[in-house]
Amino acid sequence: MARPAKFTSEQILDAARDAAVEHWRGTTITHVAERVDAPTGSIYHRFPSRDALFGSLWARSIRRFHQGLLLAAEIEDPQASMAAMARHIPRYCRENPGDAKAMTLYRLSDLLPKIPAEQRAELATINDDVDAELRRVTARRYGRLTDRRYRLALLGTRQCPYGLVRPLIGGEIPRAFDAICVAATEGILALGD
Amino acid sequence: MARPAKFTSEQILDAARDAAVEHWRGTTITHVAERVDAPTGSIYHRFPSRDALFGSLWARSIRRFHQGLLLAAEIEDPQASMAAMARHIPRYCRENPGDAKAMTLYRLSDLLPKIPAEQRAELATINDDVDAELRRVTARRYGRLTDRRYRLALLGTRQCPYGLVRPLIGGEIPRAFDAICVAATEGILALGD
DNA sequence: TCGATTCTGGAGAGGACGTTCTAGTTGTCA
DNA sequence: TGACAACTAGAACGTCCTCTCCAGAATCGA
Repeated sequence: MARPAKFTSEQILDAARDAAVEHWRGTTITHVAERVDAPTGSIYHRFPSRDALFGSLWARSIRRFHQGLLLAAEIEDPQASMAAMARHIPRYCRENPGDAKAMTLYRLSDLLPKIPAEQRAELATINDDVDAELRRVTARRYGRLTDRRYRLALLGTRQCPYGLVRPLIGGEIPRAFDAICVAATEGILALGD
Repeated sequence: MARPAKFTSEQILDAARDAAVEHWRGTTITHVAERVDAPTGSIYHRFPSRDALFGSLWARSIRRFHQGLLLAAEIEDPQASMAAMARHIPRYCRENPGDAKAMTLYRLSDLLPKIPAEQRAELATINDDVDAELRRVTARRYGRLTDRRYRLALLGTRQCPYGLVRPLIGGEIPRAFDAICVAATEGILALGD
């Protein structure tokens, strides 16, 4: 075709992630451009807008995060499966501080209206697979799936561990958090019995 | 002395709080000024900078929030006292959505370097009273106070319920969250036995 | 009533940031 | 080798926001 890219999308996303660790929501296109040693125009050659760039970064981080959740969902015993989901959250944030920080940049509902339509279609369903798996595991754990039980499972296995870990994201997350997350999760899940 | 104030500090803080519900961290001085129907210059007459204004708002919200925690700390039975602390969090956020939203504007560590020195001295000790009370209740609950137990108590009675409620702040918080917070808290606190 | 003092009102300087535009560069294919 | 496509480079534009400045208005004590 033509001239090969000097800056790939992945490189730019990596730079955006690293810049976000430092500047978080205050990260500018200039910050990102400096990290890849490019002018801002080159960033705009690949991403139509700032929101599209950071939206892509957010989506990539969420997808990477979901991988561990899907693995945990494969565990036979539903109780152990849910504990593994809870534990995955502090672990992922400990091992991938940059991606974890990127997850905190947006909430899905705030992001959707800001991004181009094509990206929106992709992001609107980003939680579907993990949600379906969680429903399946929840049904197995309680015998019968109800809406209340599903909401408890969602709060217990995701919201609660995430809320515990969130203020530490980007920095060090003590090992003790793994057990603490599981304990909180099980306290919540017991309400569904 | 002289001409009385048309816009009091409290009025301006209320306006800032209401504007923050709508615009959150994107709230500008203009947003605040529009709500009190004043020019931006009048805001700067009372607050030396944007950070000083929102820092004051944040501190006011935190202090209001702490009142309920201090009340809960007065309960005799330490187990019941800690459950009351946990429950206070969804309740406060439900009954004071604006102040709760204002609490999410900063983290103390991010705010301190931004504000004028006088304000900094005041804010640096803002958690001291609730921390002391929590230490006291923790000692009673476990018989002996250790650092690990205090950290568990902090996570259980504050961080965890706050993390659960946080994404809902500003909107409606279902009553069910009160019991869910308590269940998660007790799961965490049991680790210290 | 007169000054002193405290505040309001509003315009605008100064700066940062997202985005655009165009010229130039580098590689590919015929 | 020449035309074309994809990409880089970076200056520049428009917008928005914080903060400043100063003229004028309102109140109080003497």
